[in-house]
Amino acid sequence: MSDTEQQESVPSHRYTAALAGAIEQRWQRYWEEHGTYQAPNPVGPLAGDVPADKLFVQDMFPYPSGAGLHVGHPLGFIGTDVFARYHRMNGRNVLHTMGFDAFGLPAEQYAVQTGQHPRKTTEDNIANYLRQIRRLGLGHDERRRITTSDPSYYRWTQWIFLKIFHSYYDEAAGKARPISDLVAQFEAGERATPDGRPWAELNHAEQQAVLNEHRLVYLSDAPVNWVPGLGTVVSNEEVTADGRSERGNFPVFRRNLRQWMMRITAYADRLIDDLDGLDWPDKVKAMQRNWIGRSHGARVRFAVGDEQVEVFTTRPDTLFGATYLVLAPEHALVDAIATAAWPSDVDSRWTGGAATPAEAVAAYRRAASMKSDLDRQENKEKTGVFTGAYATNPVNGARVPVFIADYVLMGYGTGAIMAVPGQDQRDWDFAAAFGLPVVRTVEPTPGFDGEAFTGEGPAVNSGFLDGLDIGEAKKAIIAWLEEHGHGRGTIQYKLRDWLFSRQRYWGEPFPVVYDAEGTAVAIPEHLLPVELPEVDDYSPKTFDPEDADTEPSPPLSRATEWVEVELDLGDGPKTYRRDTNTMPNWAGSCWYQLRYVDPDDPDRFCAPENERYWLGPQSPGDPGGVDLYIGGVEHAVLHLLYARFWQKVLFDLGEVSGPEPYRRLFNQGFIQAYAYTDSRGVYVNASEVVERDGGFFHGDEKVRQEYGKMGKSLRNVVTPDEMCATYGADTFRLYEMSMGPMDVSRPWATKDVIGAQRFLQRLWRNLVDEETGELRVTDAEPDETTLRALHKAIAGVHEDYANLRYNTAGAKLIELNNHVTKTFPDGAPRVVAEGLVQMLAPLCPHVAEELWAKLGGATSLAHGPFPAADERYLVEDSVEYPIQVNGKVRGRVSVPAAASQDEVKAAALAEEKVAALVGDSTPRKVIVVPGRLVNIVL
RNA sequence: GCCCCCGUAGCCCAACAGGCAGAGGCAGCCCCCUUAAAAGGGGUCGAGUGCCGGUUCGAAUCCGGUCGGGGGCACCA
Repeated sequence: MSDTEQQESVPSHRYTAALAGAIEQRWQRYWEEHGTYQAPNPVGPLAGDVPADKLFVQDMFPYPSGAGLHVGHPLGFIGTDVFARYHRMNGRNVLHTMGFDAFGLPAEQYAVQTGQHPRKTTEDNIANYLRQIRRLGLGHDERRRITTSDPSYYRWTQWIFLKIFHSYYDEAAGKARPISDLVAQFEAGERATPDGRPWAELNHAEQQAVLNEHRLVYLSDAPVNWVPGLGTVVSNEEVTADGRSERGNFPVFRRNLRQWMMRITAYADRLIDDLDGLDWPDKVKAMQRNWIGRSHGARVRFAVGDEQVEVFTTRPDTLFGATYLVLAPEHALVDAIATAAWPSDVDSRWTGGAATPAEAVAAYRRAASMKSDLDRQENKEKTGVFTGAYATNPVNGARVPVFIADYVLMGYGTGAIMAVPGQDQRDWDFAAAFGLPVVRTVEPTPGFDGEAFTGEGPAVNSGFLDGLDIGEAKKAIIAWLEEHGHGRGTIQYKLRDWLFSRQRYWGEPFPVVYDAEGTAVAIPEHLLPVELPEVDDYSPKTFDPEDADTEPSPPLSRATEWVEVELDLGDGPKTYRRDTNTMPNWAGSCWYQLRYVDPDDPDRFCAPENERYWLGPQSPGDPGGVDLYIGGVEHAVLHLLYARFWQKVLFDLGEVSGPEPYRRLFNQGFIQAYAYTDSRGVYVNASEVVERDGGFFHGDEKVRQEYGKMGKSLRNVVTPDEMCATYGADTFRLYEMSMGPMDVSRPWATKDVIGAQRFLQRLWRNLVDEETGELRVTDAEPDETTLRALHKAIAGVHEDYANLRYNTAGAKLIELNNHVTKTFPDGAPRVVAEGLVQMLAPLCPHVAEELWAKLGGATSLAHGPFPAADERYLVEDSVEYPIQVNGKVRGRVSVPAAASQDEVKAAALAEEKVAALVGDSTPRKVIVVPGRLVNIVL
């Protein structure tokens, strides 16, 4: 059979994939030519008439991957587009666009392999990405596309970096201020220098060193996460729970390296507290709270010989139960307090078999340093050694032994704990292994037969605390500690400062140079951007992933002509050395919503008028930010925390009008897919697998079904390109949106797409003659039932769109269309046809535009109209009540909607079947739920 | 180990605020169109809501327990 014959049998104006494709491309061209989705700004190059009612909808910044998109990627993009279109049709000024987070490892790695410049790779990938998303008919303002690797963009990333560099956190004011204010305080003597000398007596390098301790971005020599396998350092957020790099899954080692750090910890409280004002999923808020990890407690000093060991505890109320201390093996005081010899009666379990405490400590440290983080995690057996020293419990004078053990971490709190085995299971485990005493300081609940008791109860064995509950006891003991100078109440965070340098090529260069003394000097604003130099070799030096004893060697350090630079920074031309690190991938995405607002402003990252209009607080107490931000949950503590931090700094400095970047966040689900393996366990092409006889077959071979992410390695990728070619973009959009609620993950099923196609075909057929292409709507006045169906659909669809319930919106349209099919075989009444088309437009914009034009619409449907429901048709005149007898439906009765409860009751009891059941008995109870049902209890 | 979310027809999913378990789609079945077919048309079948118990006149919905799936954190004192 030839193609021609097949085509001949299909009516020439049927809504097929081919017709859909033609319509879609025509409208995409129209939109582009007419700038249909351009949203005007209050001021600047994009200025225009702006309605007060605006909406800023944003997708999470995509990285333009070389692999292109699969059907899972556009789920969120289509979701934002439908939302944007719905609101645009209802008269709001809608900002929706998409740019690219273009710096990053894949382009660089590809460059390393092929020698092709990452810029070229990135540009090619962006072109392909744009081709793919344009085919979907997303209503983006094309003028607002941005690319983070574009110097005109990263100029402002560098500018913001400098803003942060030139700021410090004023604890008293609770906000960032210019570092010049701090200098003024030092100069005026209002603030003492660390060593007490007057500010003017410090030389330049010394002054800068002091300021470095306050700057919101600063150079640090602290331990960082060094990944030899990647040749770069990474942030805490990029290290997985088992101590490996999120990217590449390489071992991560702690190394002291001089690196840029962002003082995000200064904002820990605000980052937690301000979550309350955000319309975000609770899950994401919980993850951020958890990551910041604020805990209230106390620091308590224990005397150990001539030294003082300070511990952090969240349970100061249990101080009377502290029966020993534990220091992290790396704790600075260990050597000072370790005694020369063991006490004569030392427990053999405490010595680790060593002859002296010093030897035991050295051996234990060696063993601990050889354990990877993974080992430490997998093996939770408590180990440790005694230091030979005893500490004095300040509250009761008790003499308690001091241990080192690796279950205490140097990086948290003070690196030392007071151990209370009675109330802490870890301490209990250690005490059990080492034969240490247990003193309960909280009365366990009756019947408690566990080990450590962590529940609520009155204090016992605790002197003046006895009888108090935990909260009261904490207050009392903290007051006592402060009064007697043994400690103080404090707040501890898990959050650490953000490591901000990477030893990579494809990222933003730091706008910083170093003078002859090695002091960092900011590049003046007018010299921005500091552009990436051309280099021969894009790769950082990578090493054996297991070799911790290696040094980073960034690619930029080899661009010697670029690194050495002569500049006049106010005191004559001098030679400086550039910083050879680049910023992490997150930098560009920390502020991109601001650039979407004003993509071309050459003088500023964003004009204040435009920022205030699109992102400013809308009412007192509103934090401001993007009105709807859709993306995956994987950025919960990375991008979303960093972006909030930058926003707050900019807010404090008066650069933006609100303290939060994203007012409302929504996590879309993921589309996953089935994959199939043959008997050898090798993946076979999923598209070639058929289901039959209760099994799955690839050809004749039976294969096993698996479920997972879509990807090349599982051979189960389905692309939007194939879907658009086979069904058209509108069908694909409709299918993705009707698979389920936006936030639910679900399996892809190509075979189901046909349902969406059939619906559009039927709707088309109701309006257009498939043979002639002529409109076949009628001017007949629709009957009452039809008007009710129409207005019920309108009311429901409004709510569904506004609440991102596109699956039910689609179902309501299908329902209405099915009604039209059944009731009007000769063509749809115009008023219903128009309503259907308008309501369909957010989901399927191309076919809606086409039908709207056929219906006589002179302009694009993008800006409306959208139908409004007429209340008259929403209220029923009569209601059918199901009548339950003892909870089971036994009959039905129709009564006027206005009927009183008594009338409904009477009608129900009079119903034939019900009356038969009730008989002569008197019902014990009759419940009438207005508009719902009647229940008769016998 | 701790915390969070989810279990409804063969499959994907609906069900306002406790009130008739079904809106929609896929698959299945029947019929129509067709020489034949379907990415055509019309119709139809199908679960008592993972399981146990409680509250209630009434529970998919609320409460307790349990099983299964997914996710986050994890020696953070």
